[in-house]
Amino acid sequence: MNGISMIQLAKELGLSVSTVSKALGDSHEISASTKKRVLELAKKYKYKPNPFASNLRKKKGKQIAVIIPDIVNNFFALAVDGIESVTMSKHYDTFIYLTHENLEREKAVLEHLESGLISGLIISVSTGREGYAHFQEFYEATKLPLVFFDRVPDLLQFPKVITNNYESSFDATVRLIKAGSKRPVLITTTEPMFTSMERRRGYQDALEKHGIVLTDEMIIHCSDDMDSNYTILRKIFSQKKRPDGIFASIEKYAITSYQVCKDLKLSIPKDVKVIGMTNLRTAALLNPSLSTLSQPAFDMGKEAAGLLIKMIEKKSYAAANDIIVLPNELTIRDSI
Amino acid sequence: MNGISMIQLAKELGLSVSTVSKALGDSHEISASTKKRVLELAKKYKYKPNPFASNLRKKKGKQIAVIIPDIVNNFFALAVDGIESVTMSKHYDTFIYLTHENLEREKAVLEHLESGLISGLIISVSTGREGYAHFQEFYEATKLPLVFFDRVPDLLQFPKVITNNYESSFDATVRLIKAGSKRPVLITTTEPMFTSMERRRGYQDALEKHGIVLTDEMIIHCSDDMDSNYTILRKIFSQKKRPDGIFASIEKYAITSYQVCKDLKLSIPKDVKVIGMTNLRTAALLNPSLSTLSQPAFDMGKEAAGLLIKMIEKKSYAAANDIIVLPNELTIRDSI
DNA sequence: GTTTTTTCCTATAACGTTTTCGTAAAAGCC
DNA sequence: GGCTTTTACGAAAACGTTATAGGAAAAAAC
Repeated sequence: MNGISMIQLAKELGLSVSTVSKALGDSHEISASTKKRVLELAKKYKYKPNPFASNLRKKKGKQIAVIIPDIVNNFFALAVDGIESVTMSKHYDTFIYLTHENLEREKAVLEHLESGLISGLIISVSTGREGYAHFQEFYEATKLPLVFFDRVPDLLQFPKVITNNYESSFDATVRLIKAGSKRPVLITTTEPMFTSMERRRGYQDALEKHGIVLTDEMIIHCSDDMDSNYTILRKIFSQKKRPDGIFASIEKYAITSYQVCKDLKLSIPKDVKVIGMTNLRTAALLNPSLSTLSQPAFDMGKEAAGLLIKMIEKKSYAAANDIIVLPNELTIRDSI
Repeated sequence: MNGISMIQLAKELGLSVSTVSKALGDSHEISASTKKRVLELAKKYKYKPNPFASNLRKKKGKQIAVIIPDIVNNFFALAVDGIESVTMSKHYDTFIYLTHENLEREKAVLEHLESGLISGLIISVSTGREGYAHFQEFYEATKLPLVFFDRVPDLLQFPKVITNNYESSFDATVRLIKAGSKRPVLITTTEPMFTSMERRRGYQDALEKHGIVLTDEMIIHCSDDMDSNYTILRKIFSQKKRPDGIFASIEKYAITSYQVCKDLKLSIPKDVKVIGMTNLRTAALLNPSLSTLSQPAFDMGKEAAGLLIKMIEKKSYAAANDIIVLPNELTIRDSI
């Protein structure tokens, strides 16, 4: 705003604007001596190219956006940290948009971004499998590269960064069973997301392999509303024939599970064994320490951002169905 | 990018570009009927103004930046949530930059933003009191509004959103003493930040008021490195004459304190009473549940963003020394 | 019926870059 | 020395807006 422009640089140097522009861009058309003169004056005046002018002319910029459901969640916070570590080093600017699991908000953000403000997009979707059209539309309208991570639209052909949800959920469930749980339940979302489906498959197959019959009540659906989740879980665990194991497939469900057990005076792991899918730093400090299946959140963000920037810069044409799979990590503590 | 431009709209409508621009801007110079025609066609083609062109011409845009030390920290995550809730509703875009407590990185971001990419800035500083010059320089160079929150540069005249650190730290310390701690220590940062100084003052005055003599060892300095913090604390609590109370003035220090006590088999609250300054959602689920002094993080973000946007839109010229003080909340649980 | 005002629109010049094209001068070639 | 090629720069257009100034037609005022 207050800064100096190329025009003023050119004037002071007795050069044309185009020469200055090329010099700053290190073009081969400009002699070494002129480049030096230009660079020096630019430095002296702390010249910074106006990004709007530059983006307008080049029809693209070094800005990307991240759309996630929630930042107050260690997983997404870590993912953003990973993303930012890459964008920072590649000199990109990162917009952040939070959908709070709200499909309308997600749509609104996407529509807003059709203006061309950004050159690429990283998303973790906020809803179930029915709501994917807006991503496709965004892509058709803008042809911008977009990368999904964790919560990905399985039905669409886009680059994705995910984890081995099926295998690791299978393993986690097996550990619950081996620890003595006869009837472990799965706590999952109402929204049919890809990640949840995969985790559920892993859970189911583990039960089946160990000869445990899956009944409807064993899959507990929770929402984004902590209070109603508490009510649901409390009711279930107040029953006489209550579950003796929990695989909480979402961070906040693990917390609520603990709360319910605490309030109902159910002993973990004696009465109920718990494994939570979470990246909580305090997992080891909970009472008792929580066994976790944690996601490589930071690395997922890093991979996603790396992939996106590669696509933007067309250094490598990432295949539309490029899928990076990272492993989850199972940490057994005192809760099973 | 792929979208339609004003020029094409104008052509199809048989109008001039300026007319279309004014119609879209709801100018009084344009008749209602023309406005209607323009709006309709714009809607039909999903016209979105090119933000670069618009920003370039207007010399400002609807983008702001948030610079914070760390997103993997409930406090800052909540603050960003609060900020985003405002920017979203006011149709601003929010850049995010993480400094990881690194002064050089903070300076680099600020310098980068001097390009004029944004119209305003929200910051929580990453360092001590000696490193404030770059903020002043940024302001001189850009004259952009900036708002600080929580970790504010007390020596500079800028709008700030803070909490009653002194009073609430005083209260927290008093609670520790009343709970029976004869020699409560303060765990604080090595960096002399404003917030820490205030908390320390509160701690000191509480001791003094209760006739407890403050010695140097009672103020424990920790850094951003979890491992070295662990070592420091473990050493102190292994001593024979170890402290019997902790006021952890930073979230991560509370966690490390718990870890150390657990590993040293010190009972909380019998051997050591703890109050942590934190926004951890899991505080109540820790072993034992942690008494916390928590900050109104979300609201701080909201206030900061509200203030910033007001300044940007000049609806009210926020005074340079506008300071909003929100109260911290003390929640006593089983750790004291 | 003339003048003044209002209404509604257009032409044009910005905003600060990048890029394409053109062209002198210098260098290379025989 | 005449020719081509290369080097190093400049002029001008373009990117898609917004703001300023101006002007024709319609309405209002006398």
